[in-house]
Amino acid sequence: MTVTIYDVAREAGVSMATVSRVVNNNPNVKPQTRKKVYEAIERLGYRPNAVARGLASKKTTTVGVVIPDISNAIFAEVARGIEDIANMYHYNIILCNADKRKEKEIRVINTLLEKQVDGLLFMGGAVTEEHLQAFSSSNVPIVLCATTDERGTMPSVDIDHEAAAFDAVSRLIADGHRRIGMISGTLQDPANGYARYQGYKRALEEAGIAADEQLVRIGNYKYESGMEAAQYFLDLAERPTAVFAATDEMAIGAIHAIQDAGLRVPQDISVISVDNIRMASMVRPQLTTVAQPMYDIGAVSMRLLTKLMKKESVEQSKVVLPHELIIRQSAASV
Amino acid sequence: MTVTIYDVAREAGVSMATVSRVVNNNPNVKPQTRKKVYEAIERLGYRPNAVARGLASKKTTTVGVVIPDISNAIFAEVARGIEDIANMYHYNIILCNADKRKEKEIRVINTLLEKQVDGLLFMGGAVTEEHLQAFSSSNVPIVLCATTDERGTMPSVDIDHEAAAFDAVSRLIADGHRRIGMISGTLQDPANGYARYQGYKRALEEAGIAADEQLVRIGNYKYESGMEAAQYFLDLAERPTAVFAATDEMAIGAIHAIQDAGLRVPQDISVISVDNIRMASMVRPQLTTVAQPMYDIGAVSMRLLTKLMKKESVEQSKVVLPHELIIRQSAASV
DNA sequence: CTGTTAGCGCGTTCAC
DNA sequence: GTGAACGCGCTAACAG
Repeated sequence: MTVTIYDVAREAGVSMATVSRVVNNNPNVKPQTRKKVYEAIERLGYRPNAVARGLASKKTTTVGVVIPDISNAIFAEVARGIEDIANMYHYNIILCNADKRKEKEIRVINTLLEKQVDGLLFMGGAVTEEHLQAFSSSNVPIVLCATTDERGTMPSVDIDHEAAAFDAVSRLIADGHRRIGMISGTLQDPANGYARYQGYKRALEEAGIAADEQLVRIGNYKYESGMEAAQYFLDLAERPTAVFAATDEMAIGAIHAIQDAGLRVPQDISVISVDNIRMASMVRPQLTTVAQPMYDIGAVSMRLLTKLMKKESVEQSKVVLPHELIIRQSAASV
Repeated sequence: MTVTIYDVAREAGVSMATVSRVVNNNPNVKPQTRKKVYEAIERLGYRPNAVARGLASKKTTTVGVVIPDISNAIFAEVARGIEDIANMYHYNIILCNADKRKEKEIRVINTLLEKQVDGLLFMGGAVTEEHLQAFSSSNVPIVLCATTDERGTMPSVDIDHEAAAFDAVSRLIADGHRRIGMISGTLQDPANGYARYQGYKRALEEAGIAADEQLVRIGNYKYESGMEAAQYFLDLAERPTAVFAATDEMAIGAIHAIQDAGLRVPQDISVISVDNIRMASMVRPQLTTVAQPMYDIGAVSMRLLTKLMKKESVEQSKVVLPHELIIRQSAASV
């Protein structure tokens, strides 16, 4: 049924080694015989078997990608960056959703390793000892993507979430706000949760504003939780004049809850956040936010991984990409 | 370096065949020796090599997914449905973006086939003869996902785009609108473009409304192109009282262009569309749209593919999932 | 420049 | 219930 390299060899009157050479673009083949082989391949409709090749060469030209949730706009954008660069270097990607759940993450890491991926891109929640153990059970290169490891021992690419949050809140403060609420993610989440919360606190602190635990609400990153948190702020005796949301989606929820309550953004309450998802410029008022370069995070981490896979030297194995405050319409001076 | 099934066999004092049996849950092995093997596996940290297994068994438990663009909210949602079901049946997916470009589609189909995927899910633009030829060059099952093939010869799952568009426009007509503009996708795109345009035309026709070529604009599915089209309608001597956009994203662009021009939606102009992306309920006014079950399209197509891969009989190889008009706030009676 | 020969790690008959 | 042996399709020395 299936035509193998052996069939081609017979058809072309050469050895299978020669066929292998032309298929792999090995220059050591006379143009004439190369032509014969190509013709035989064409005639027989030969298609190389990448699995057999992988077994023999110990390389699969595929990399594993564990991602929290591909239906989330942010990760989808990162994934696109990954795939574009992977494609450029002739790698394919096996994509696994793990929802930031540890057990699922460990499980997919192991099946990816069983599949003999040449490298692994890990996008997840916290990196625990169990993760490290799973990682070290093989010696394929691994890079953390949009994920931070407090130990600082693994290659990674991400933004500085603490600084991004700091910049957002500092902008609010520069605009005269003193009473600033925060809609945070769970503090168990190192990057989008904990780090951004720390940035908020530091900005207040450096401005000499006392922290008020009443002004921070924990959401789940969803639009609805942004609405709920805003509603809570609105019901406060002394409501904040500005709100910093850890993510755009919660910020947009907050804006709509504020508008639905008959108030205006930014005239009555300013809203600012971090992410810059596409939707940020598709709402009214358009969202002022700190942009993180999602596509680039994916692209750069995949590029770094290719270098690691080729055992090229890398100058910098922990890369922190720049973020940038995008001033639009949702925040104004008090 | 790497520990193989052979090492485990030696460690456990059995043959590699026995190890293979326990790893593959073959019942023909004494519980006692099974236990010995498990212990040896644990001690050595053995991890089965899926590539070798794939070569020997001719099954890789991975399926190929060609998708237009994973960073597009609609396809990302479909992809999540695919991956969830794949995961449930212990398949992994290799994800390839092809941007609905024929050459790229053909190319990734071939590399996926080289990788010996057990099945293929194709999400693309038009299915041409070349696609069919690439498909038939192997005998792995293939199902079209969110993609229609006019020939009706391949398994597929999708909604009825023509009917979805018809329903949306009919709603506008029932509300008393007679002058209805359409923001269409390119007519080269069979599903989101051509079929939805046909639905629009049929709805007008059945209502006895004469078609007016001035009222249809071709966009590129992006927010900005929705804005541009709406701007064009606004500048018309006799502007439409309602606009049907082929996709939500263009509809949202249209709404904002209308609002930016100082008009109100739906009081001055109604807007309706097809898709129901998450953003549809995150804009003000919330978008009235015909929902297509994106997650389910992915899930059902993957489920169908698993049946095909297991050579189970399928009652229905062309499935058309239901769509549903979601009435929110962007359309009202004239 | 080309052919021969070993494996790559595992599933799978067959015997026993 | 278990083992021996072959082969999956290809790459990679090593000769020549």
